[in-house]
Amino acid sequence: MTSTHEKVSPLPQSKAAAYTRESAASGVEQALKLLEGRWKLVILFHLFGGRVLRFSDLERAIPAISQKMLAQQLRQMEGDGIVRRVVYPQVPPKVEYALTEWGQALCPALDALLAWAAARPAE
Amino acid sequence: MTSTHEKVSPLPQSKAAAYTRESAASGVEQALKLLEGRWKLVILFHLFGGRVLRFSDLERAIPAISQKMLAQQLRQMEGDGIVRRVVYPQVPPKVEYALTEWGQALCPALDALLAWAAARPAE
DNA sequence: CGGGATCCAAGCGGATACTG
DNA sequence: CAGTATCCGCTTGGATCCCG
Repeated sequence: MTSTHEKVSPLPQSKAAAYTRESAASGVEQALKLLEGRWKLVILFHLFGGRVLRFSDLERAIPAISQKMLAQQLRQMEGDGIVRRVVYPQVPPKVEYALTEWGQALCPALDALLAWAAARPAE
Repeated sequence: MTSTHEKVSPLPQSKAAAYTRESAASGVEQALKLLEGRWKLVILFHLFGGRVLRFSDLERAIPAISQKMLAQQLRQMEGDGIVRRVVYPQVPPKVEYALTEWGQALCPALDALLAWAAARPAE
């Protein structure tokens, strides 16, 4: 199954239904864990659209971030397969960052989240 | 605009483009903040499909959670307009939890996230 | 230029005990 | 039954300094 819109069973006597809920929850949890981190979304949005940026470009684009955080978040996203890192063996060093195809594929999902947030009723 | 799939400007000289990226990032960030918390997604998935559960039902459904955390996360989601809380003035007390319409509307967005996670290439 | 190493403060979440 | 109150450890993230 790929949908979370499962029919509600009036009496959830089915273990399969419970398993479905748990696995869906943990699946989304794993996805969100990849996006956790104070700066990942900001970085992500700067790289969307196929943009390729150097480390210093990102520093300039996100003035509030520290070098440590920028490096750390980029490393994690690289390890997670969201970001591709290209090192040019030259001096002074030059490193470029871009999204992988899978990273780009996050766009529709974040769009859906954005749409949901926009639909928030007034309180 | 509602889409994050904006065309990449070869030279991002447009301030509008930058503003778009920033606001989209912060929009999604705000959405994700509502879902942050160790147990919110688990609770959410137990309430999806229009299920109505009592406090003790949720405790039984999520054995690993503590009372403090269950109450806290439910309060936050109630305050955020995701969960509706109904108190029956009787003794012993009875409190039921269900998703608001807006809470239910999270389903497609989480589906998209789930689909994205499932599309992760093998490493 | 593009980091790594270290130290430190704040906040999140867990365990336990108590209550209307 | 459905919480609240308190304490406490661990993780996250910021500041600073150093390096190839």
